[in-house]
Amino acid sequence: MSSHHKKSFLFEAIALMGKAFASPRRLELIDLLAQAPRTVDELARASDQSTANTSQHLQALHGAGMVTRTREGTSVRYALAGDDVLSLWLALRTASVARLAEVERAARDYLGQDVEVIGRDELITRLRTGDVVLVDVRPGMEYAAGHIEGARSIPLEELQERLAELPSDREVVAYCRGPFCAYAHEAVRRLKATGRSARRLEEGWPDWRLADTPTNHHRAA
Amino acid sequence: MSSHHKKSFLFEAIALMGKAFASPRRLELIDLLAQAPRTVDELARASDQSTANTSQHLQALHGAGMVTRTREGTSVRYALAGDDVLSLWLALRTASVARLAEVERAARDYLGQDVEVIGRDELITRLRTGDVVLVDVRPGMEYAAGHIEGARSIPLEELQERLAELPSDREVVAYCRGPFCAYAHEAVRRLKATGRSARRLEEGWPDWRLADTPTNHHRAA
DNA sequence: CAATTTATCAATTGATCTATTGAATATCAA
DNA sequence: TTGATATTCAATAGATCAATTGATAAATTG
Repeated sequence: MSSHHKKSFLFEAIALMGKAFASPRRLELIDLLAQAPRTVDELARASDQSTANTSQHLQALHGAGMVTRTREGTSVRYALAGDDVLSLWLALRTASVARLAEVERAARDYLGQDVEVIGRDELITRLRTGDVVLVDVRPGMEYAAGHIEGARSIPLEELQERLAELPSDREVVAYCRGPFCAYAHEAVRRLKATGRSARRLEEGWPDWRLADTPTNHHRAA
Repeated sequence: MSSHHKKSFLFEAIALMGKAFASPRRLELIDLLAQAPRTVDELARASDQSTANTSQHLQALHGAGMVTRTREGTSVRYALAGDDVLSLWLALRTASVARLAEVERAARDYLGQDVEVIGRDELITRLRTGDVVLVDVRPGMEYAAGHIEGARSIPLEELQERLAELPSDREVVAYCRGPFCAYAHEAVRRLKATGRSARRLEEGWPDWRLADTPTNHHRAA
């Protein structure tokens, strides 16, 4: 076989994984799995599509090596295959928002009016001085699967009734899934409406965790 | 419009870029552009496909914001849009080889028998002590577009006739486009056939350059 | 201006992908 | 074993995509 033919096979093989990113539905599933492993049913409900369709997309992702699958009794739990896959998804997210105006527009439209942000470095120093309260506003199950050290879990849904838990003399920092997740935006808006000082963390949990890993991301194991 | 509807738009927008990675031909073009900007004609010849087809794929990539386009007289030169795009491509390459057995197999098949490698850190120290000769075996035009500091250019095609330029008492390190590039493998094999000591650098030029940039890759500007 | 080179466009064909539907399968509990 | 739940399979129709061909357009050269 010719050398060029062999090279074609190589790119065809890589494209197997590339194809996985070609469908919005699959991207949404990846985004959910980046927070925590889930069953087909949970994913179907969270992404608002039929179970059959969800299952098919998950199988496509599995065929592309992007997710693992384990049976748990009557259900099947899917998870991202590794940090290299997570890193790839974050890279796509970053590049797309930087290069495609329609992504930026769609994000602004979905997230609503932007709120003040705080960066990673500032948060770390402010946490050390005990200056801020860090709140994870994702669903409790995602918090349970992993969260920023020192954060407390107050899912957005429970924020109103649990306001008393938050001291009113310290600034509140809310975070959620990532830059395209509306929970933290909404949380900050609600907190400010109660007269509190609040900002949202610029990055989400997966970003935070990866940044803690010192290896180069596109080379992560 | 419903919130979920807006979120769908967001993922659809991101998938615009995702789709760009769904075609082997486009991946090959991206891989070439990762080395140096090129004209449509150059890309068509290098990737062994018709000009019309190449042009169409390049337009798809341009529509996905992944490449820039500048007219130069009678020809049009395309280039990767930025380091975030490069980083994304490298992340896909890495994840696919780690997660898809067929990629690994295709790579082994294309590259032939593996040769001894040297890592980044060891090369840096050996370069400082003047212990090795670093050779860039890519086509001269790619070397001209950017190369590792201290490397000399000897395109693989000219290696045989220019053997005399390489001292036989020092180890030779060859590098090329990246882990899937056959030039360095072949160069090392030929050098060893002449009785020299030779290894190939584990990474290619784009990897090396990005690693020099201290920012997190999935966040690069 | 005519000829040449380079790139893009338009239209076609065949192939692949997506979502839907309804049926089939696996696991568990009664 | 039966029923209930969760997931996957199979078949289909509609949509999108890829490669080819031949024609067109833009910039340069003589």
